[in-house]
Amino acid sequence: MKEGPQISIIASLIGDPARANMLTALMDGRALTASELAAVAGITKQTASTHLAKLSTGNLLVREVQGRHHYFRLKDEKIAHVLETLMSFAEHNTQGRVRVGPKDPALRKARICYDHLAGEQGVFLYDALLKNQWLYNDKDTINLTSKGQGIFEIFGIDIETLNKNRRPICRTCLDWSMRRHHLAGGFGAILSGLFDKKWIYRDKTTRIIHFNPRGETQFKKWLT
Amino acid sequence: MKEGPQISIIASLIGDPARANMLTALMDGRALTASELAAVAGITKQTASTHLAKLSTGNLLVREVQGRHHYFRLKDEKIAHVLETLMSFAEHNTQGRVRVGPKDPALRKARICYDHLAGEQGVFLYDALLKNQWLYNDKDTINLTSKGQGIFEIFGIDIETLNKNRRPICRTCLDWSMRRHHLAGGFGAILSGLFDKKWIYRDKTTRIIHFNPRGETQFKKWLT
DNA sequence: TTCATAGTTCGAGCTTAACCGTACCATCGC
DNA sequence: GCGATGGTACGGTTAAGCTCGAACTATGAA
Repeated sequence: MKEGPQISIIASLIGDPARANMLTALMDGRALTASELAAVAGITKQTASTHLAKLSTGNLLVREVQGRHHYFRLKDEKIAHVLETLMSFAEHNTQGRVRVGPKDPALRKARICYDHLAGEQGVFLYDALLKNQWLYNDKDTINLTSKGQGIFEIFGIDIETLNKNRRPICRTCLDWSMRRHHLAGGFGAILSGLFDKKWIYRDKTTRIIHFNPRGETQFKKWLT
Repeated sequence: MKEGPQISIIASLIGDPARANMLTALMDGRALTASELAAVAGITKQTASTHLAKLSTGNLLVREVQGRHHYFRLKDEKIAHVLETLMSFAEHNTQGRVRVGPKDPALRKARICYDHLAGEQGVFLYDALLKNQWLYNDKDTINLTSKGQGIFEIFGIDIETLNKNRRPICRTCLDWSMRRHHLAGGFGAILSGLFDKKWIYRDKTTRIIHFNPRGETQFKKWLT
């Protein structure tokens, strides 16, 4: 009776097509300017401005002002998780044939999800890290092993960032396309490492992550 | 660009306060009549009827006609999962003080979530079943051990129902209040067993599950 | 200073949809 | 058969909110 309206406020914020387009565009964790968001939503800047104000006061987005540019970003990974859940549901709920995942095979293979790797490769990464006992799964939080600590250091990933705020951050979330867990939270730092090593690169317009041929073999090699 | 509207359709269905109240009222997995749902939403039957039609065509609800009564139920546990995710987010997202779970301590202790036990007791159940090796966690699906099979039979739970459609059903979902996994899917049959044994009973108006004093001790005893 | 760009605010138009009153249909009990 | 109850269909009203044009502010460049 009282939590109904609670969720309806959030849902109605996502329920507008223009706002939904903006939010999905921000799903990759990047910050976009108001004009860019207006473009992806197909509306004028004035309209976009009011939408962005609503999303900000609704605590779905945060605004960061740099000079005359206003950058907007998803507030945290919690809202990203909500959006992924909705996407997953919408995907399976479409009338007609049922699909088990995103249409685009590339999206299913590897994509960015807020700040971490998702898709088949994300699940592979998660499994491999556990298998090699670099991480261990205590109940439902994930922690570094001493063995893993050494490996990550060699790999050039800052252990500090992994450990910094590892409390709410060592969370696993269900993968959209594979219905399996992949690595979320602070361990997204691994993603930066992959970029730095140029094993992967981002698609400019979508959430797809491409592996360089050499990068992929080295990625597999690293994890076996 | 194209999945934005996809999720906005779902979200706008949940985004109406009256509909959100209906959906949360159905979160316990029971089927309610149109009149009952009109009452919980605080609207007339006519208005409720149009809402329910929209929710049904949107594949969020299923309608079951029995005589002159129309019963409505959540379509599947996927939509229940979406609603739980939204509730969790709304709870943590409220302005002012942050709360880690439902306001009501009873709700946090034990509540019904679609067709299974959630809350502290749900997490306890999940942990205990794994610890006793009645279930085992293979990757992210949960299966019965031979040991567990015997125990459940003694306990009077139909193994068939547990096994029937165990594919998409052995799913774990994040608990709303505890941020831990509890048992979902087909193993909700365990819940029926608890009811049959009269260890637990339901609150009439809320999702709260109460333990009978004797039931609680026997529950603990069973799981140790 | 002057101009251009990025963004917000205000006001007005317009569409959508939630809501209820009335009327209508189906089922159950008598 | 009849009345009572549960539910839907339709029409009109009202309110909300999405949208954009125009005006205004702030930053940056010439």
